[in-house]
Amino acid sequence: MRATYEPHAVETRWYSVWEGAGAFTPEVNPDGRPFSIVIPPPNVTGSLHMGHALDLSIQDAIIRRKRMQGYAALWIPGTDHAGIATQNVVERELAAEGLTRDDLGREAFVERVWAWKRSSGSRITEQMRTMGFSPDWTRERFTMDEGLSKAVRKVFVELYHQGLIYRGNRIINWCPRCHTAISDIEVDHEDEVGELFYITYPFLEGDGHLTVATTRPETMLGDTAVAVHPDDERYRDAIGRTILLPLLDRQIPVVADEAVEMDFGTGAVKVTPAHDVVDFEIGQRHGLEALKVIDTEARITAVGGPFTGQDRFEAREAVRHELDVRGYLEKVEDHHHSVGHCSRCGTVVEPMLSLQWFVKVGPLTTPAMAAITEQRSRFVPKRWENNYLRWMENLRDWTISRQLWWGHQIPAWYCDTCGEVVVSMEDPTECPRCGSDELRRDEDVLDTWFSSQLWPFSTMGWPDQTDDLATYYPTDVLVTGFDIITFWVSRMLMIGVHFTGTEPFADIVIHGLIRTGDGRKMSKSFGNAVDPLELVDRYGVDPLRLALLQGAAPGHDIPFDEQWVDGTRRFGNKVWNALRFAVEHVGITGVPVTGNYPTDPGPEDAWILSRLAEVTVEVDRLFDEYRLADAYSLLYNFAWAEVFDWYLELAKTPLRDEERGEQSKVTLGVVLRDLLKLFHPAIPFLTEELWSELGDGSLLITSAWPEPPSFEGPPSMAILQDLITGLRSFRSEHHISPKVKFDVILADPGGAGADWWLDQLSGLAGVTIVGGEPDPDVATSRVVAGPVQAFIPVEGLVDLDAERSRLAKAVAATGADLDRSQAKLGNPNFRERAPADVVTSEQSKADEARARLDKLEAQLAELG
RNA sequence: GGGCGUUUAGCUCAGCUGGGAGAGCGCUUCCCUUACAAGGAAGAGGUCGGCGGUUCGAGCCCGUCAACGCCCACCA
Repeated sequence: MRATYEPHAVETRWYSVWEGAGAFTPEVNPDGRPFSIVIPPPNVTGSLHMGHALDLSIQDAIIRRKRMQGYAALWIPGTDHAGIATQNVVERELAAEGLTRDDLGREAFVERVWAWKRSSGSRITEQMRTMGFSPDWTRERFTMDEGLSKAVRKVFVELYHQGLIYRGNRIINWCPRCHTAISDIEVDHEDEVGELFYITYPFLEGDGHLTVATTRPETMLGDTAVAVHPDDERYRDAIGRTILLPLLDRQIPVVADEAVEMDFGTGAVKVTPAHDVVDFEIGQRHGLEALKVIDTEARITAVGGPFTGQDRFEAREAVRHELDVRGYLEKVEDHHHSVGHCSRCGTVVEPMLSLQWFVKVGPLTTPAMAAITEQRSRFVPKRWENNYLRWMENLRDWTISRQLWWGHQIPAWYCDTCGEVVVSMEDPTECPRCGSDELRRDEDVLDTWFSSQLWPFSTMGWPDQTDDLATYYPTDVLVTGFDIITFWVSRMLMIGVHFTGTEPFADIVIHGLIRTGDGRKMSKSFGNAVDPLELVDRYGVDPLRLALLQGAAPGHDIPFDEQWVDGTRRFGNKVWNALRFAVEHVGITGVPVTGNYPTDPGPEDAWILSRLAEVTVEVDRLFDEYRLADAYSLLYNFAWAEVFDWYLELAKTPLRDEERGEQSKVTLGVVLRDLLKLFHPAIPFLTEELWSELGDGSLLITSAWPEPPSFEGPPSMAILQDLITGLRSFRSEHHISPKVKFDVILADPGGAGADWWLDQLSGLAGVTIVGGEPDPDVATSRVVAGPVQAFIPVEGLVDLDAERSRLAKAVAATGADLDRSQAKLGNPNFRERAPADVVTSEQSKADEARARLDKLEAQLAELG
């Protein structure tokens, strides 16, 4: 073995060994109960970022443990075709060649994207292999695979025939840069300081005017009414009158509508039905014309008269100027409001009346909400359930058509002869109504999330009734970030319940976002994103994975700091050296992969075995609650503080003893083996490598999860540890060199000091234990642990003044303890109302403090 | 405008159903002791955000205020 842990040296060879052994397929445990997870499919254009690294480290830890527990554990990997994102990537490539997608035409362009996918689309899956993740690659899927496309088509066709998908003219969010409609949740609202314009709208006949307030004066070019609230006394007489729209001289009515807020602005609002949701609804109620005044390029249409052809922001300034010059602009105020931006490219979205396809979500939300309220699916942490439910309650219909080329083309055909719309599983060749063969297919593709929402079952072969579907669906747990609860989780629940009759997953584990050490959001555009692969280069895969898992407190964002990885790398080195000690210096090899717990362990061995059993139970509990950060923090501390710092030192004595050594060898072997197993889901490479040095040749990845039997450690262990620590502390405070052994006389009324115990005490504390009673004529100090006192003759060993002050501090502290206990016990209410066992334990605390105080005071008196 | 979360050691966070505050990192001192100096040993450091309440007893339960963060939202 190398003298130090070098992550890269151990992270190169195991992956192919595991994959070669078929360890990632559930068939490795043919008799196991099924357990399944589907990966949240990353964008095929993506490269692995810290969020993926965290998300996948959690899933890999879960799946590896389940595999070790004997489950037929399936983790399905794959990627998402990511409509807009991927199309943008390829279009940028084309732009570099001076081409646009129109130059190629649809068919050639789509073929070009496929070519890109074939050549570059496996980047992220390669990175997943580097990270050691263990999904079943034989079941890898892509959202545009043939099978998944069939699932998409079936869902679309059935929803259409159920009336849950419809095509209609509605206000949608339009991105003028991406040239497509986007759904509500693809719009990011950002608070901005804009301007509120107060504009005079004169009545056509007679004097007077109304003043309307708007943040978007350019949209007045599309106004077809002014609305006021029916109860608004100020405008009672205006209702029904006609306004002459400034600049265009269009005649528009004043209508009364309850959607108007009397308190905002002037209480009179201009109505632009084609470019605002509320205005559209007002327009519907009052039969107003919806004039499209902004086109798909965000330019003013012919409706805008003299402003035609101007960009919307240009037009805003031009309209403002014109209004001002002509005396229609009363005033302009600063105004804080939120503005919608395309989440993909940041462009300000344009609300626009447009003919699009929608999913009618209302009927789907009820069962999807029941899935949560009736706890057939559970969010972890629980508080996300409220978030989800509230969001579902207010859900509006989902715009699913996209004016893109890359994606699942909508299976709808239009008959130009008779106007029939055909939506079917098979491509139609003629119109079923009029027989015309002049059918035109809808040009649009579906929102990427339309196919992702089918992922838990489409990856398993649905709609075909496959074995995988029967065995592994529904899945057991979904692990993802809260940022895609709305995009993905909620939709999987809706569509999963609707089409399969069951919730697609039982537990939904939500983790936080990775942030930078100072709490800022990590993002490429800020230039503060940490590349996990770069950290892997510098520290190794396992250290990164363990750092992420330990940092991922459930439900909190993770302020990631590179120092964490440095810490876990040092831990790896510690584990490495502990194993090296066992193998090279103690000669422990050939440890069986299971069992082999000692039959007659020595006291030190029994102690560490008892701790191992306790810790394993606790780790299992935490794991089952998805508290992986707590599980690995516990293991980390157990391994370092108890196994390495205490047990390894304690074991050195019996290991040198021919008679006792055998049991300690066995103990050390199984404790280290079980530690490797417990850590394997988090740090698979290091543990597999070390196991190959220690164990019997089988692979750790397919070995059984540890279930150590319970042992009982000696009660005197705690006293021993306290005494050793006390004596070391005494040594440190008096600056006694570690090389100096000093004498200790023990008063041990309880008889804790068996031979092994005395050996350990003298060895680990560096003292010589002298028999007999302390000589009353010699000044001594004491270190006390429970019932045992260690008397230390201090002549010539320590500075007496320093010892007096040390004792005085101890007396003060113990005295304070005693006072607190006595005050409590002196309170009659406490004695009467507190449970008996609490009172008893308080009493014994007081007694102990009293005894300790007596000893300390006596000793202080002796020193004079 | 509505909702949620957070506030504990210098930093990042644990603290389960209320019964004498913990970890990691950082810091101080000593030590190259034959697994490991990428280490060991011993330490310092906290009126648990403020105020009020419930209770024999509150970091934990209730109320309120404050600061910070996040999500949602059709007041133009």
